Amino acid sequence: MDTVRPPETEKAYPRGVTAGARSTRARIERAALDLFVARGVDAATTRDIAAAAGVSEGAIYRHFDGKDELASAIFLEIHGRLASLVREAASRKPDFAAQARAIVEAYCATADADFPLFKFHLLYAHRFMPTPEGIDNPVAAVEDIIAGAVKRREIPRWDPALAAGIALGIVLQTALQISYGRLQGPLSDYVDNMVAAALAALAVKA
Amino acid sequence: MDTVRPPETEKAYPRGVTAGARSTRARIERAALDLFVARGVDAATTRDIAAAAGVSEGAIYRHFDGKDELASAIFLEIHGRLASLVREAASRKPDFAAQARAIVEAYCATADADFPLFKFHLLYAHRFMPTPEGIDNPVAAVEDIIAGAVKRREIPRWDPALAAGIALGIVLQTALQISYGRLQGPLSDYVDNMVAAALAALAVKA
DNA sequence: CTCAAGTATGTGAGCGCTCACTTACTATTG
DNA sequence: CAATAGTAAGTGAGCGCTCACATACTTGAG
Repeated sequence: MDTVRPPETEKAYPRGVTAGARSTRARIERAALDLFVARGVDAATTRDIAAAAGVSEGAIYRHFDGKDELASAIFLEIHGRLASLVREAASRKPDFAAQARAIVEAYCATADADFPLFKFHLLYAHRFMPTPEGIDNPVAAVEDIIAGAVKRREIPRWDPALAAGIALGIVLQTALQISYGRLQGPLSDYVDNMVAAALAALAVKA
Repeated sequence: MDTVRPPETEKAYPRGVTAGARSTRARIERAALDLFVARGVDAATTRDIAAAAGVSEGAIYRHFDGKDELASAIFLEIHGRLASLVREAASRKPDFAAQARAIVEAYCATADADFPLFKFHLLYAHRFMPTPEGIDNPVAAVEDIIAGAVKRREIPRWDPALAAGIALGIVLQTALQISYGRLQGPLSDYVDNMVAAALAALAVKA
């Protein structure tokens, strides 16, 4: 299980006409994700996950090498997806301001489309660091976009790692505020404010 | 064990002139903290913690109700300390710009003075949310400072929860960049840039 | 002072239990 | 038939935590 599988939200029609329609693997992933977010990765037991997915415990091991690999598979899928989303959004825009907006919009749309998944990525990222080689990284992607903008003289001479921290921090901490219930969702409601804040923050350099 | 104890870095001179000098409780807290950060809270066993602290496992239970309460005690101490640090730094300055600088400086100094402790707070905060009533909260403190600045018309009409997310995000994600090794520490090196970024970000509102 | 009683602190073998994971088996599909 | 997917019933390693006991320090009566 080395490759990162596609999301598998609704595999064509592999199951019989019967029942739940989503593949067992997808149901296990979803049940695990929900429990990981609700109780924490370690507190969510394989028994709980199997029960929530409506399968036996052994079925988990048909599809994943173990609980760690299950958690890792969920994490790496969204991790890689966010990274390519950043690069693709940026590649379609001519200047940094437009890139920033496109990236934030895409990020927020992804977060809102599956907030538990995004929250899992947000809260447990450190558990899966460093990520295996060959898996792209959203932070590295943002650093690359910023390095490009610096090179084109669109923004001052930031250290890309510092500027990426500032820009990402604006979006991610806002997402955290939502997940803690201090701010009302969806995250997309704050796109304009976050983009303006990030552009203003990166326009000046001490 | 309901009250939050002071840091107890170096209790007067309660132990004999001999040996380690720091109290057993402090040694347990430090060993636990280091293991929590290195391996994760759940992966750090009480046996490991006792061994690292140079005491028996039973000693942990003389000082804490259990592993959860030990982790919680460590978290709540730094959590409350950061909150009062924010309020105190702000209370000594006349305007928002000066408050922002004082807060960021104090936050960074605290982080650099004990980075493992700060990292623990950063990475595991969600595990201890919501915090018990009566414990102050650094996010709430920042929200209060921002609400004051809005009221005094020093910055535009931000939602304090949104503005606090943006301002804190700038600092905390930079700290994360350091803890992931993408940026070199100490955090205090970036005070000027972070303050400038935060002030610029909050000066405009979409 | 001495010494017994009391208290606070530390020890470590081991207990009960939960957990991730395994195994032996069955059902379904092409 | 073989291959795949799923089930039910384990299994043993290791976990947090306890408890009978040891030790060090404090107190205060004689």
